[in-house]
This record gives sequence, C-alpha cells and structure tokens, in this order.
Amino acid sequence: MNLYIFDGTALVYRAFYALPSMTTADGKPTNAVFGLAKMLIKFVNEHLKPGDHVVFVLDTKEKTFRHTLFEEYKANRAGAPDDMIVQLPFVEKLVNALGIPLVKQTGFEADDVIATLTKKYSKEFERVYVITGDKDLLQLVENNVRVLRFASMGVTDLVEYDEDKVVERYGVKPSQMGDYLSLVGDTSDNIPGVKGIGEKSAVNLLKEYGSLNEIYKHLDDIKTRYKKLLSSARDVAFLSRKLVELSSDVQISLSLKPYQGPDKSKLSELFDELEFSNLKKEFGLYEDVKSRSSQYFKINSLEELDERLEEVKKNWKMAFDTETTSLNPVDAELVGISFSTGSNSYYVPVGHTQGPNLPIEAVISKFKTLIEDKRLKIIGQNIKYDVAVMKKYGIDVNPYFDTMIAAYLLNPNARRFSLDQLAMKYLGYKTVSYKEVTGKSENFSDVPIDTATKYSAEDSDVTYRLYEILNKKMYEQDLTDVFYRVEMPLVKVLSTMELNGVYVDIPYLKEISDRYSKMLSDIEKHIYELAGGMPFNLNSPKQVSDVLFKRLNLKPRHRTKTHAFSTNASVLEEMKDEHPIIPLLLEYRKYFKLKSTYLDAIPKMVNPKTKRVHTSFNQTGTSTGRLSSSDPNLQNIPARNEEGREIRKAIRAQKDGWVIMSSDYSQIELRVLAHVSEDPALIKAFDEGIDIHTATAARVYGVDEGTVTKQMRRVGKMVNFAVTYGISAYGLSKRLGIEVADAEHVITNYFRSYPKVREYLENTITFAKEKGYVQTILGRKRDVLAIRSKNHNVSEEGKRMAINAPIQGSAADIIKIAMVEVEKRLKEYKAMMILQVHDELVFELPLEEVEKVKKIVKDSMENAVKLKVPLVVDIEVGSTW
DNA sequence: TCGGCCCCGTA
DNA sequence: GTACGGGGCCGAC
Repeated sequence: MNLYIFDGTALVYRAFYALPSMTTADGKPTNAVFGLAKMLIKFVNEHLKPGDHVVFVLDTKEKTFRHTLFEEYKANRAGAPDDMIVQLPFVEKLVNALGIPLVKQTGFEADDVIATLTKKYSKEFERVYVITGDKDLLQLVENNVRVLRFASMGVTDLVEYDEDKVVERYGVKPSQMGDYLSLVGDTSDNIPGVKGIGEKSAVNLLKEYGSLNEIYKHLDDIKTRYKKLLSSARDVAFLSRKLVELSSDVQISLSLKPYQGPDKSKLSELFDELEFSNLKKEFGLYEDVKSRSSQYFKINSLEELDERLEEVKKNWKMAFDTETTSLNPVDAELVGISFSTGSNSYYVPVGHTQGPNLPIEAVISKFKTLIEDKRLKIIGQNIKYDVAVMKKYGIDVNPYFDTMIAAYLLNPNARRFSLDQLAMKYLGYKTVSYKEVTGKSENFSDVPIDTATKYSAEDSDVTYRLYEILNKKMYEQDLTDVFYRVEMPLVKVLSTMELNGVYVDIPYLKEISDRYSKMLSDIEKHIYELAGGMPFNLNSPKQVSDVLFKRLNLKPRHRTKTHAFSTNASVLEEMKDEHPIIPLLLEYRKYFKLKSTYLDAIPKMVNPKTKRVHTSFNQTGTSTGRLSSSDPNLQNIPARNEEGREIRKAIRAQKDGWVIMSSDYSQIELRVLAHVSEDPALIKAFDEGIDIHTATAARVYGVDEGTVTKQMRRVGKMVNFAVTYGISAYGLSKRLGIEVADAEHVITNYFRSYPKVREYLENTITFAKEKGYVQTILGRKRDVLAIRSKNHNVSEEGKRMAINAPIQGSAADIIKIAMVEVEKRLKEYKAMMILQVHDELVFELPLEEVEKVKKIVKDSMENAVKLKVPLVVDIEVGSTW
C-alpha cells in the first residue's frame, strides 16, 4: 500500500512549459491541463494498485512566510503567465473528476504541505512517493520515501529517485540537498544561492565539510577562491537556506482513503469542454467506434450495387462521398463513390487506373434514380463539392445534411472542420488520412481499389456517425432552424454559383498591368534617388522602415505588434509633408498592391475549360455567419477609389447581349440594429427613408438635418459604423482623428439620441457574460467567452465581438435567405447568380431578362425576412460590374 | 516549403 | 473598435 503525493503546482508549471501552446476552438489555453491530464491518466492506469492512496497538492495564492523573508522570492512564479493561470480552475476540475483528493492549505506552499504529509504518513505506508518537477523536494528522500521526476522534457516518463540516485545525480545526499540548493541557488524558485558557486563547487564543499553551517564554521580553512565568494555572500547563503527549508508542521485536515477511480461522466464532460477527444479515447470514455463499426465492402458488380442501393431504401438515409481526380469540381473526374447506410459502408470504383471498375454510365444512372428520389435524405461532409461533381454527371443532388456545416453552427469559432478533425472531436476516432492512402501517387485514380475502399467507405461511415451525433446536438442547441432553413438550402446555391464562375476580361487587365509596371518602375527610381541613390526593396517593410527612420531620420510614429516602427498607410499619411519620398511610397504601395493582388493574380485563376474564374465560397469560414471567398477572393475586388473601380470593370458578361446586375442592401447592418434595439428614432429615420448618416449627424450635433455639412455627415457615418463594431471612445477618436474626450462627447450624444440602442448594447453584453454566447435573429450562435476574461483588454474585445456578431451575423442570415429564394425563383431564367459580397448579390444575365429578374431579385431580397424597418435594395445594371 | 508578420483590399 | 483572404518578405526547417 503506497501513498502518492502529487506536487500539483510544480506539475502544472512543468506541463505548461513543456508543451506547445494549445487552445480550444474558442481560444481557451489548455496545454497545461492537457499535459497534466495525460500524466495523471497514465499514472492512474499504470502505477496504482488497489489500496493505494493519492493526494494532489496545490499552492494557494496567498503569500507565505518565505515572502516575508525575501521579497523577490518566487518573483518568477508571481508573474505566472495569464495563459497558465486561467487553466488552474480546470486543473482543479480535472483532479476532482479523477477522484483525487485536493489539498490547498492557505499560507503554506505545496512543498511544505508535501513535507508535512510525507513526515506524517511515512510510517503508515509501505512507501511514499512524491511526484514533482522540482528538485527541492529531493530533500525528502529517505528509506521509504521516493521522489518521481520527469525524465527529460516530457510530461509522462518518470524517473525514481532513492538515496543512491540522488547521490548519483547531484553528488550529495538527500539530507544535504537543502544546503546544496542554498549554495547553488534555484532559478525556478528564485533562490539566489551563492554567486560564483556552481554544482561542482557546491558538491566539493559539502563533501569536505558536510553542511552549510560547517562550511561557514571552517571558512578560514578554505584556501580556494571560494573563501571570498562565501564570505561576501554569507547573508544570502543563510537566507537561501531558510527559503529552501521545508516546513513540516502544517495543519492539514485530510481523511485518507484508498483511491476509488475517476468519475467518468464528470471527466468526459470536462474533456468535452476542453476538446480533449483523444484523451477521452485513451481513457476508455468512448465506445470504440471501430469495434462497433460497420464493415467496409467493395462493390463488384452492378447486380450487387442494386442490392446495396435497395438496402439504402430501408430507412432512406445515405451518407455518400465522391472520390475524384481533382479538388476543383470543374476539372474533377469521378474515380469512385462510397455510401453508407448507417450500418454498412460500400465503395463503387468507376475510374481507377488498375481495375476492375464498374461501368461508369450504368453506375451514374443507378445513383441518379436513387439520389433524385425525393424520399432520400442525403448526408455528406463538405457536400457542396459532391453536389458540384454530381451535377457534372447530370445528377441533381439536394443535400439534406452536411456534417461540416453542422459542426460549424455548433462552434463557428473553430477554424477547421475537416472530417478527420470532426471524427476525432466527436467520435474519438482517427481516420485513415488521405496522404496515407494516396502515398506517392498524386492522383486518386492511381490508388488501388482495395485501399480506396478502406479510405472512402470509412469517410462515408464516419460521416453517417457524425450526422447522428451532430444532428442531436443541434436540436439540443436550437440550431435546426438556421441549419435546415438557411444553411443546407444554401449549399446547393453556392455550388451552382461556384460552377457558374465569373467572366474576366483578361486583355483589359493585362493592359492596366502593363501601364502600372511602367509607373511603378518610374516611382521606384524616383524613390531611390530621394533615398540617397541606394536601391532597396520597396516591398520590405523592414527596409522601408530603415530608410525612413534611420537613413532619412524621419520621426517614427507608431510601432507594430512586434515593436518595429510601422510604415503602414496611416503612418505614411501623417508623414506626408515631411519628405517628398512619402507620397511616392504611398503611390508605389497602391499600384503594387493592385497589380500583384488583382491584375496579375486573377488571370492566373481563369479555368481554361470555362474561361471563367471559379472562386470558392466558404460556408464555414467566419465566426459570425458570413461567407468568405477564396482562390481567388472575389469579395475584396477594389471598389473604393478610381483605380480600384477600373479593375472592377474587368468583370463583365461573357456573351454578347448579356449584362451584369448588382443588387445591394442599403445599410443592412444599421437596419438590423434598428430592428433588434427597437429604437424609435432609428426606426423613424429608416421608415421615412432619411439618409441615416445625415440623421445621426443631425442628432449628434443637435442641428436640423438640412444644415448637416459634409464634415458632420462624415462623423455621423463613422459613429454609425462604430456602433456596430462595438463602440469605444478610443477607437472612434483614432478613426476620426479627434481627442478621446471629444469622441466620448460624440458617443454620449449618440446614445442620448438613440437611447434604446444603448439599452440594447448593454443587454447584449449582460446576456453574453451570463450565457457565454450571443445569437442572431435566426438563432445562429457564437461563443464569446473572452467577455469573461479577467484581462481588461481581452474582455473589452469580447464585448465588441458580442456586439458585432449578432448584427453582422443577422445581416448574413438575411442575405443567405434571399440567395436561396432568388435562386429558386430564377430557375426558369438564363440569369446566373455569380457573386455574393456580404450585402450585395451579382448576376450575369441576358439583357432581355433584366426587367423581370430585377423585380424578382429586389422582391426576394427586400422580403427575405420581416423586420421592424423596411429592407431596401438598390440595383444597378451595366456591361461590367 | 511553411508560418509569422506586415500590409492592404473588401463589407 | 467588427469580419475576412492574400501577396511579399523573411527566417526556420
């Protein structure tokens, strides 16, 4: 029967520094808890025998007698990083869930508590083990007291120290450890030690004289250089000795009983919260998916395929996955299809280089009949892709459930929703990775059919299992409305839009690009001259900074995150009149940006087959519910200045007689704000169709709308935006270039004008603090746990996110509903929806359809939802965007 | 080749 | 002050 005493504080530190930083999807740091959990679990599983006892000792925050002795004592620890401190509550939860008694004794350190426990219980137990990361507890080692320490940098491998091992490692006996440390010092605990005396010297001295006291008694006998070092550090040495002395008379109330094992449900809950799905598995908190899993079969004949598809019709649900030759659906050729019925999973090879394949036409025809049957509920992971691929083969897929999107709605802050990650997170299951399958072969068609079967059938299988879990979770969290009403219907719309693509006038872009090339090289030469004739890399912020602030001795303004002098546009703008090089740099930056990001990059993305650009609309890319666009990003095509608009003109209709129609919501976010806040003045302004920035300016300045100047309107506009971003006087002052106090004044006036807006903002923050999340008008949720942070900057940021997310997200909900509606009503038209830019939809259509389509689009967008203020859509038609 | 950083385009 | 994606640089691997 052994007693195991965990030096919790030391272990947490050890885990925190030994492991790379790790966070949950919403940013909670977890590495220390993770490391500790792994260690404790391994320990419990491998070391504990029936009858063994365990305690876990933690420091309290209070100062101890050591602090009164020595101010700097544990200064290192007092400054423990925030990222570690926030993990401490979880450490306690973990220990509790593991069923280990926790000891926290006010006014004493873990070390003293451990010393006391060791002394008190060493006779009762066969052995007492102290598990720690620190070396000061080695003092406790004796006959039946052992210390377990980490092997190297890991957190799981332990080395046992008995008396011999201590001597072997440190050259001194455990009883001399205190004296040893007071000579050598201990940086982790801020024990000063004697300067100039290292491990070797300390050992030699202690060998000779036995103890610190004896060393000082015989100071005169010491002939070496130590004499001087020791005599000048006498006070420090004895102070150190006191600091490392362990106190073993702490009053501890603890009723010891044999370890009973963990509370599995508590532990499972905690691991869910911390997103430790792999640990969950390690600790047997999951059913082993594989063991109860379906079997994976390759389908060998069309007859067999018929049979298996009949099996699907038993419950009319099917998860499926296509394997193809390309990630890009425009180029993708079908290689195989897998599907899962929920109990079994099958793979149908149709395009492998090494056969035998099934005939693709027959396979497609059979799937078409099944998939287009309205009774079938189709489940997939990132199914937008499969919808696009199947469309190319003439199959119209109406997806029912996308596991990627479900996981996204459950936690939009998580950045990645790959099947592998979801399987790990929700099933505790590690999937076969794509790389493992394809190996060296670049193309899936080169993968042998048996390997492909394992991989693909597993994907369908896992997708089905995820569906069962995620669907349930969405019901629990009331997310089914936004999922089934908005996101799932949108999948197909986006798939169609991506296949549509946009047509880009490449020669036109080339012409502008060439023009810019010349201008850039002129500007470049001029800049070098002004900089003293030395060429440098104008695209390197570091080199630009050196030229401006070192060579030209200009005054730096702002610093970047990493403390370098910033050379960004707002800094350069401020410096415009200080040197003729500055305006040239701004020019250079502007043209270079446009050229590299748009003029030269977009033509590279044109698909040779369609001669169009097919962006990806990512449905899980933002934490607020907006879409994002990539490869290329067509949601940030320039529009704000003349040069930008020039570039936008490259997007035009492909065919003669066709045009571009753009329809955008007017002030949708402010209308959402009016709706959710129910502010009478804001609602009135929108009802009467007054320019909202003018209305706000008039109220903030206390003048009539008729007398609002351009300058005043600019401020009104800025304030309106600032509110939706989570207003702060500091932010507004910076944006407007005014004093913080003046910005405060503006905000006060704003809230006086729109009192219910203030009320709404306050209520939202209260809600977010209490519930930990905020939601949109459709019930889309976003966690904002930062709002509970003790760090002021972090909690303020949390507030701003809490304010902005429902507004931005509700606007996203609205345009998504509109997109689904528009697409439905445009079915019998040639008109194509080609882009969405957050509050704008772009169409390419034949001229003769313009009037009708205009009506449909306007009507669908303005009536997507019913708000307390009207939604207004402006439409423009032209030959270009 | 990858990732962090700086910078900058959009709503 | 919100929400994104991407180009170029630069150091690490």
